[in-house]
Amino acid sequence: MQNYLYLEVADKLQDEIRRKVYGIHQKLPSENDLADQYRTSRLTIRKAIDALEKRQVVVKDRNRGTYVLAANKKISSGANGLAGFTEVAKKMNLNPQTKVLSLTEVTDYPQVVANDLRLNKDDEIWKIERLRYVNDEPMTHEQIYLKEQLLPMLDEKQAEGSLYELIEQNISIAYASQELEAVQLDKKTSRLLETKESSPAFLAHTVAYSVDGYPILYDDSYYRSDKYTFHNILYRNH
Amino acid sequence: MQNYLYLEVADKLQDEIRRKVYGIHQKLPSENDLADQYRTSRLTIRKAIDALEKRQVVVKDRNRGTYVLAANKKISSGANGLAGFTEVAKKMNLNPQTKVLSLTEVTDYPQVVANDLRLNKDDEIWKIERLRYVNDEPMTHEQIYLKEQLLPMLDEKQAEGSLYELIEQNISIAYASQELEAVQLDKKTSRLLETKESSPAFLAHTVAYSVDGYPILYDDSYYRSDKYTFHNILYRNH
DNA sequence: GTTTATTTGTTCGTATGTATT
DNA sequence: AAATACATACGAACAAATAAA
Repeated sequence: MQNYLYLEVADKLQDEIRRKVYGIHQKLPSENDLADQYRTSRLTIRKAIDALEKRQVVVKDRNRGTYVLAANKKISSGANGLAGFTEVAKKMNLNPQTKVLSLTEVTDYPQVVANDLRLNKDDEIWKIERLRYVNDEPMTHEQIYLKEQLLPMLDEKQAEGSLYELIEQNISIAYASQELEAVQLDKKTSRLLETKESSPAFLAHTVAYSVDGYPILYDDSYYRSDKYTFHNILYRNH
Repeated sequence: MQNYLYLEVADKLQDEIRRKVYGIHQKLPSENDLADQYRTSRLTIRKAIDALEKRQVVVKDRNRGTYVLAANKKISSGANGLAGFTEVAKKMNLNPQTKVLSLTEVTDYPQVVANDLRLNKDDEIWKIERLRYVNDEPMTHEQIYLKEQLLPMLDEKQAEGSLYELIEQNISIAYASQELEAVQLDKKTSRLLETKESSPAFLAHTVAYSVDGYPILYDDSYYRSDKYTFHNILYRNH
């Protein structure tokens, strides 16, 4: 990560947007004007604006101009991409904590897990059960499955921290595929999350992959619906 | 929409990926090699690969190469972006239907709606209540609020079709901000969706905007959780 | 362990295309 | 009809990081 010109320009533009130099209902200056202003090439301006588009700060309207996004920017999941629970919580200025409920080595696991992690018979895997707290309130219950060979020495102390960071000392995680369900909490989980029985929750099935397509981690997480929402920006066409 | 070179290359590459010419665990040819193969410039190849990245077909690994995405590509919401219910259903080869439960002109509406649509006192707006069916099963209950001036002549017949298409005859929709909750269905809604009372569901709050940031439409939709899931691909860093 | 080659990333310049106002 | 503004496309060069010799 460095001092690339287009990122510098993108950051400056984003700051000007934050400071309301450019408002919502009015166009940004044209690419040529911005190129003159910042004394750089038009291509660099385009790359900067592309970056802001990815960050969901602006939208482009072909042949017309670039506008600031109107949507209210709450910090919640989705927009943050594949970020650990800890990272998201810190961005929100909250105090995240983790309790490891169990850490066991198993050979019996649900068929879905075997499929998604492409396990062979008798593959030994870690099964990790954790509770995640924010400001001392339980927020998420995680059930994680992980090939043992990826973290042979895992202990409970380590399992309290960021598993992603631990794993990435050996192999880097490129992306994850996530499927979201709405469910009612069962007796056990609602007790753990300190909610009424059968209160509504999200169930997120997540499988994380390395860049060359090998599955690394399987995660079933329950999120308390009263504490957590998923936010998304959807685009028309293009 | 035309015959742009980079899109042509992107389509060809995507087809080769579909035909397993390039597998998951192996890199695509380098940008220079592809430029030679397709007799074009390297920048055009880069634009093509960028397009495939947006379509969530490949991932890039800096200074190493480009890989095919491993995640199982189900057709469900999220990846499809801001597409109407009808469009998504058709992609899945399903038979979508719509029943308009009510279409009324109101001046009393929830405060959230007034806020999000930036309504002035006494603004008249349409309140539209619809049920969406797939293969004769109820799937979604929609509660839509819409400034009357945007569609002064709206009648029940029209309200059965795609509201987005209707609206876009006057003003084009650029994006929408969506917030997802997990809830239990109340008595009335569960009866309409033909589920047991208090069964789990998604509640999606959506506000659609024009490019220049004017709110156009407010939508509260309930999705049966047993018929619908949300799918997403999350990326690490960058 | 060091050097070299490979591969993606950035940045300039320039020209033309296309849709809108 | 002309000016504006975003989009495509080529060429060229260097930077940065990784992988291979």
